[in-house]
Amino acid sequence: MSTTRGRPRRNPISPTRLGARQDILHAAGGLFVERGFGQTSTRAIAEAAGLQQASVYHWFASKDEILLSLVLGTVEPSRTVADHLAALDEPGAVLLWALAFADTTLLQSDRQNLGVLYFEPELGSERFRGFHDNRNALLEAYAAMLERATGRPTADVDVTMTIGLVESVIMHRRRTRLDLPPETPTRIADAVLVLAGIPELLSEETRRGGRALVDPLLAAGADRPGRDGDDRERA
Amino acid sequence: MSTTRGRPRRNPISPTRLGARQDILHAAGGLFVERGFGQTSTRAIAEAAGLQQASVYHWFASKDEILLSLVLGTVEPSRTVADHLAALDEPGAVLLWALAFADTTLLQSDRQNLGVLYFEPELGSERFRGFHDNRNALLEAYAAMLERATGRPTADVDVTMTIGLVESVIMHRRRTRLDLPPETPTRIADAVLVLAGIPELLSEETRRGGRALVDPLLAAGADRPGRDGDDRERA
DNA sequence: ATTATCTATAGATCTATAGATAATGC
DNA sequence: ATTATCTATAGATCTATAGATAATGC
Repeated sequence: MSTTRGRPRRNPISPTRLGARQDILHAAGGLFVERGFGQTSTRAIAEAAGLQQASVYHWFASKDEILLSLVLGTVEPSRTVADHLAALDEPGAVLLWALAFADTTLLQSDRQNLGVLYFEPELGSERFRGFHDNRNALLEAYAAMLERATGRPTADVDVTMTIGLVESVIMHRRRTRLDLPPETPTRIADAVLVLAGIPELLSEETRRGGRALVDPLLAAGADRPGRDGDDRERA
Repeated sequence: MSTTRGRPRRNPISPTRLGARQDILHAAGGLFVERGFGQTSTRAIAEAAGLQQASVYHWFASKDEILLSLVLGTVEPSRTVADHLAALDEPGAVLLWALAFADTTLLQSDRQNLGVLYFEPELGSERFRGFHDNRNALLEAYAAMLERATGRPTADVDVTMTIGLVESVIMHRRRTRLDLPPETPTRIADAVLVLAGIPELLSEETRRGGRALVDPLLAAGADRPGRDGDDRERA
């Protein structure tokens, strides 16, 4: 598995040691989060990735495609967890707690805080449909689980507040540049049930049940090679 | 009061009918919200404002200064309300409810949803200190009122969740491009008390008390000429 | 005289493509 | 032969400034 095909780099160090594609994703992730997509040039990305500017285009057809890859890599794990949970025949409150817990954990454990990219206005464009399909599916999963948990129809504002709670960890990280304590996902998931108007369903048993459902899923995701700027590698 | 000084515009229509400075702020606000700061050119701003590109620089020294003016105009009213409330000798729960209600109302009633600009990464720079001072004061007001309301020390995550709830209306508007119903500020303020762990202090009386405190402040702000892209006009 | 606009442009980008080059794999 | 990089550059921006111009105000 001699990994050196093609012309060598001028500076042969791959910052991630995972190849050029990951170097680019990692570099772009950091810069997009710090400065924003529109203020980050492909030259800056290339420099941080240890390449020449033009070499970026060997791996991505456009700057947009880099952003798409990053946001897909961030939303897909959440969506996968949501789909898994939705298929289970468990109490709604446990599923809702589990989803909020898992989602918060994913957002909190991402080294680069890529969740902020969800708010890049560029994502509004039709080119990012792939992202939006996933994101909408996730939002609908929250709505569905709120209904299963409460037994009542869910208003827009309920879903919005729930998402607002979960994603508040993104904003906290952006604001303070500090991590929240490790019990945060539990705190947030608890808050989601309280806010849904079902505090009586919040118990150690609910928490244990929720963790039992998602811990395996989170562990499975955590050791995939690509976490933190993930993407399927080329053959 | 003939208002035409200086060389006339090629197309003499002022979109806002409030003069060039407001035209620019309004145009930039819309574009920054839709496309993001980094993806909006001064040419696009000028065009939407009914001016030539260079004329923008008669009113603002830089593109940054336009953004600063917009975010200041959005955060300052919230901060003003917070300062007013903090000085009052009322029950903490009433003050907290009132602040959340007022803040949500301001965010919801801004035609352009300028709250999304809070999340522009460009704001991280030192040049935007004026904005951050206001924003930090607002965050600290939330922390202080949470403590007054609960009588307990407030953790980071409590403030973060509270802000997350209030600002979820920004994200909702960005996502759906629809307004939430008019009772939303009440729903959010209620949720803030529930989340603070003091549902027993949430009552019609608390709500009436809170509204009595902030309705005059909100009304005072609402008829200042500059709302929605506000700024002190030149002499 | 002062003001608000305009036209023109310098100088610095920035994205993406063309085509050369330096490796490995067969 | 294939791959991954490089160098060079076209063409399209973009921000900000210089300086002319067309109004009003005094």
